[in-house]
Amino acid sequence: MEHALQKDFLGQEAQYLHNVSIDNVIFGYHEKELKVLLQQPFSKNKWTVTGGYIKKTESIEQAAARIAVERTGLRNLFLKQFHCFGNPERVKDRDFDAKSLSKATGLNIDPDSWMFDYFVSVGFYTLTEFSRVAIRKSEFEADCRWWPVGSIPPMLFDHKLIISEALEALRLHIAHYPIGYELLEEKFTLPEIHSLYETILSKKLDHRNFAKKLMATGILTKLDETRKIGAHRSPFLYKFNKAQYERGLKTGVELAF
Amino acid sequence: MEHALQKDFLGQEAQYLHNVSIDNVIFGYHEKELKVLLQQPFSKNKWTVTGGYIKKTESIEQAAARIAVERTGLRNLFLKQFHCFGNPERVKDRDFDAKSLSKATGLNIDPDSWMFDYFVSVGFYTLTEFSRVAIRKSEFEADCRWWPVGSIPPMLFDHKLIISEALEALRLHIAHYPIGYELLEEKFTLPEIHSLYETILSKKLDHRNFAKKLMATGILTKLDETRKIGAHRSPFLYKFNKAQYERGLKTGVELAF
DNA sequence: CAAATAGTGTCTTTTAGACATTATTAA
DNA sequence: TTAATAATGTCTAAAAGACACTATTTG
Repeated sequence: MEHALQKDFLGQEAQYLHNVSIDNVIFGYHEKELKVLLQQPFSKNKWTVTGGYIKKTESIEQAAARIAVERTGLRNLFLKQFHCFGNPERVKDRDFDAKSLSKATGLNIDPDSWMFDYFVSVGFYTLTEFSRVAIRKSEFEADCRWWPVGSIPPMLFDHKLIISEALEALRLHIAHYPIGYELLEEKFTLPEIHSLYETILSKKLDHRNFAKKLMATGILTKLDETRKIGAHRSPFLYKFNKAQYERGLKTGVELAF
Repeated sequence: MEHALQKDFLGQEAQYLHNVSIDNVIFGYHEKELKVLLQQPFSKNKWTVTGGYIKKTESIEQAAARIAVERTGLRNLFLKQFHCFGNPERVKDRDFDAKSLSKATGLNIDPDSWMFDYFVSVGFYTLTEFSRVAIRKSEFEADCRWWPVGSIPPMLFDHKLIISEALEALRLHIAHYPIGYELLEEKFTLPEIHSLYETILSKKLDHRNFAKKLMATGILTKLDETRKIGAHRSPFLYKFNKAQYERGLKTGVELAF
């Protein structure tokens, strides 16, 4: 998050680590769409993923969680570290220089500012049901909103790469670990979780084989209730068997689709 | 590498990034044993993995490669980033304080030195055939040598955790990508590569099924030569089909054992 | 010719994948 | 009664895994 002129950082560099930052790719799922939360630095025409700096008193995981709370208001999000980005060129961008930043913010920004240093960024991704999120735009941003992963706007620095690596990591993760706890209601139907997997993997999955495999893992419990949908038949509701789910997160669950 | 008092760092902090370091777990394979290269900071009774700092002009991958060359003399090692470690407690250690460091090095080390800062460390691992390695001990180390992964000595900071996570990452990696190019001679026998896999995975593999699976990937080419071993039958030699091997590294090769 | 190791093939079980029909409900 | 969707089972092909014997070489 080498771009943001966050109020809580300016003038308070001392409490943060230097040369290291967090970039947190926040994925939101809603109605069969996978989106990513992006922010637009003040008066810029490029976008960035959400990010921030690490306080000297917190771990990188805590920093990532704090940043996610600051942006979305959601606590206890599933956070996964996926890659570390570090090379001197990554924060160089035609649309990021002292002159235009000074103009945009009204602050007098030194070309030798820490902001133009080379930052090693630890990439995390987060999953959430995006309708739960109350977006909190900081005053130093022009905008903050969800973008479909299939149509990402022009990105600052290497943030396009960060998103695509996050997505790749997520798709790899989904093949080895259970997913969905953060993305679905407490109770959900088989067609709902089926759509979730299809959306994230961006491919069609045979619904019969999908149900068979998923049920075989033991992470789902079928309930006696059905969902009353407007038309036609009411599908059964399921919920996650939390104990099995947690075990799956630890030991892995093979779900190659 | 938050511990080493390397000559090329002291007094030259300006050319390095702050608060970020590289820890490079160097695995060596030789005669059915997997070892890890550890160094012992000057007059300490604890060990560390090899590590170092990142120059402002280089990427983290370049830094990791440079550090590996400095330690082993080997260029073009296979380097894999596997995890990032960052929390304020990780570099606190009873055996690491200004007083004992000053005494050990003969330098006057300030308790407020950068050395005691919280460093976020990017973990890499490296593979090599350890008999090729010319260990280069720096003058600030008491010792530098290979340790079997099964019996690691007392480690400084969180380096025991770093090694075990590196090993876990390696074992995960081996199930999805070809391995061995850096660990075997150019020409090798089936029993040799079989032992390599058994050693890394730390379990017995049926040799018939192993050969079947490995040959099915197409990464091996059988040669017309045999190895003349002292007694009994001479096994055929194989080499890697580099093109297939490289493709396997990119696209993945399923080798679940 | 005996001992040690290399090399290979078959059978069984399990898993993955393709595929079609029936049941339910609301309009 | 029709249209829309949910639910379920079978068959086939492929892959994984268990397992045993023969061939070669050297002393």
